[in-house]
Amino acid sequence: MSLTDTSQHANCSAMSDVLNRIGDKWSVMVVGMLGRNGTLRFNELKRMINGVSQRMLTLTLRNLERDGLVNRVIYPEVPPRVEYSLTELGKTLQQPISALWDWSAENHTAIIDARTIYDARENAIAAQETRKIAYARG
Amino acid sequence: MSLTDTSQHANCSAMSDVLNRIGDKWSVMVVGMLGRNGTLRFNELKRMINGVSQRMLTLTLRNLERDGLVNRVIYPEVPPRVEYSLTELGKTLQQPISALWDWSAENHTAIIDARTIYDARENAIAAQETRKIAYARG
DNA sequence: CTGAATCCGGTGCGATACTG
DNA sequence: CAGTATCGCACCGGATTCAG
Repeated sequence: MSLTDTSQHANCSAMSDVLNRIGDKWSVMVVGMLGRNGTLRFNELKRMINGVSQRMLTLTLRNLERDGLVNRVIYPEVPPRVEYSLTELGKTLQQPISALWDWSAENHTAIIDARTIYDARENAIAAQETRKIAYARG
Repeated sequence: MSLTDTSQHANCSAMSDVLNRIGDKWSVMVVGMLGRNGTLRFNELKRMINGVSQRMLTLTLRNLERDGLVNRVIYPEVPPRVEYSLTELGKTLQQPISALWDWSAENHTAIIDARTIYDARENAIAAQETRKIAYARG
């Protein structure tokens, strides 16, 4: 399979595989944060990423490390200190992530609006159906 | 909140919200497919996207339609025909998605390799621990 | 401070069958 | 062809506790 072959139904398996990791929202967050700030400690990340639990942050970081996207450096001090940063591979991912990030920021409100309109129409249809049923019952 | 403020810990809520939709791997797949092929029918999408179940494709398409990213056109024929395509908003998303797609294709093997190395090292450490325990037991 | 381990409720998602 | 409905379970993810 050519590396540049992204035409047609392309490398679905590759996409699936990669998206299972980087499509996860915490992973995107972590890469985004590390990309902006360079090097961060565990609790710095936890404070920055709103709503992430300790467990999820740990798991996310492990998986990113396993995939070669994040460096994990342990300093044998007391109290312990662990610093995370992007690997070279991770840095290349930061470009696409950043694009996605910016798109989200720009189009967030548009999506909210679309949802509102869609839901309103759905409700209108539902109400109409209810009326039909009431009519059929006489 | 400024729409262009993506600095620091930025719009986490917006990111969470948007990523819950477009960070989903099936959504990425669908947008990617529709972006490349323009207009597709339900079963065309299903055939192209490897591994997606009927249920998931339906839900994904509904959500994308609700978020204003995908058009859904029903032709009152028999047998029924439903065609999906990207909205203008959806087309703007295709850029970032495409970047992610290309990155996946380029770096898929690197990730696989990283995993292999990581797992090998993990196994080595686990084996070492086992030996230590056996030694401690005398 | 940085984790690992355990418990456990909610639900995402696949499989299957049915409808228009 | 293009869905909807239902069931069942695996797994995600939060809360809590313990460890180095």
